[in-house]
Amino acid sequence: MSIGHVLLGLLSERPKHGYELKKEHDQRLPGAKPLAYGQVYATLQRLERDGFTEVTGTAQEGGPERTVHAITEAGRTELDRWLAEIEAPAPYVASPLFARVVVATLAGGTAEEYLLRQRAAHLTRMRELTARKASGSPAQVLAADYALQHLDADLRWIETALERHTVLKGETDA
Amino acid sequence: MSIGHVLLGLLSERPKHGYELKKEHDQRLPGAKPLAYGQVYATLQRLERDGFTEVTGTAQEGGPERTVHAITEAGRTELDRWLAEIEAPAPYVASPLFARVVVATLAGGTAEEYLLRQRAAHLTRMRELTARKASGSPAQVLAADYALQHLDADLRWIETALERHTVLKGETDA
DNA sequence: CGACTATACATGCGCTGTATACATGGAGCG
DNA sequence: CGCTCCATGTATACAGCGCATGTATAGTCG
Repeated sequence: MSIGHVLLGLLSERPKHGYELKKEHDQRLPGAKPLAYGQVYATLQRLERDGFTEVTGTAQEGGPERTVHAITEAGRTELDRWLAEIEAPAPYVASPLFARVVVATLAGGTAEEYLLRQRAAHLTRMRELTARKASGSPAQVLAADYALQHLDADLRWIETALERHTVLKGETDA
Repeated sequence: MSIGHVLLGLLSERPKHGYELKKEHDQRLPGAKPLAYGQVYATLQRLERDGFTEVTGTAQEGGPERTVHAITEAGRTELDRWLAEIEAPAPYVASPLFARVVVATLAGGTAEEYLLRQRAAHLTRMRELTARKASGSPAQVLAADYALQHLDADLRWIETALERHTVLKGETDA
């Protein structure tokens, strides 16, 4: 329920309506995938259903009607609980790269060619992100750093996989 | 449709039934989250609906009835298309760590404490994975490498975030 | 009328949990 | 020894929830 928790966090400042939450989410988490409106309202419904938020009324000041949502006591408790948690560090290895290498090896053995193409795309993207870092807000720089570190991790893994993929291929045949 | 493509890859060897696909998936992608049976059959239905697989009959040899699925010509085409693709390298920065830091900063400013706890958990998990590497199959070693590289990327980012989180906090207030 | 603000709804996929059905093998018992 | 019974393994189906996308609707402002 990660999206719900982010919305709870935004609501912990003050009551807000759905449209505002989407805008703030995209602003506070620059670089993240923009929230779709449909998702915001669906998530707000769930939060209300679970008692974490409540509708405190509708406001209409020079525009369409706005449904104002506020965090409840239970919501604050849930938010604190979530913040006290940590992410389970890679409990499973869900890697799209690894999956594609395995499937490519199964289906025809072109994993090496795939890895080389992927590496080139990664390098291009890293140059883009590095350029963007120079002209971003602190939050944008932090977000770009996160992406860059993980793209670099992919690159290191790709190098390893290129060295070992013949071994993996042998494994698949067995 | 990533799961569907993996199933197509497994079916490209020979026709198989659902139960077998689940077992092979978990074996070929060690460390990955085991596929739930319900997901396998639901995905097979979608593949059949889209013309990528077809039911080639039922077999019953000393056990319950088995529905055998085979890849079609369209399925092979789709599989080749997917294998010719590359992953979009981090088009968005969807980071649970970053989201939690931002929300923590919003809700009370305990991001630093969170980052320290997360770092400790990461280090523990990396020791586990490193130990597991010593006694694994080549595929398991590759999977563990992937996780280790990305946990290390998280660690580097955590260090950066710890240095800069006061800056981010100022940003949030503005 | 077009652009922006604001919400609602339908749909599809991922994922979990549960129910069902059949077969095999072993424990316990007369 | 032969029988029931039950646990286990094999195999599928279905209900339900959350995430995500796309589309429709409706009001307001310039």
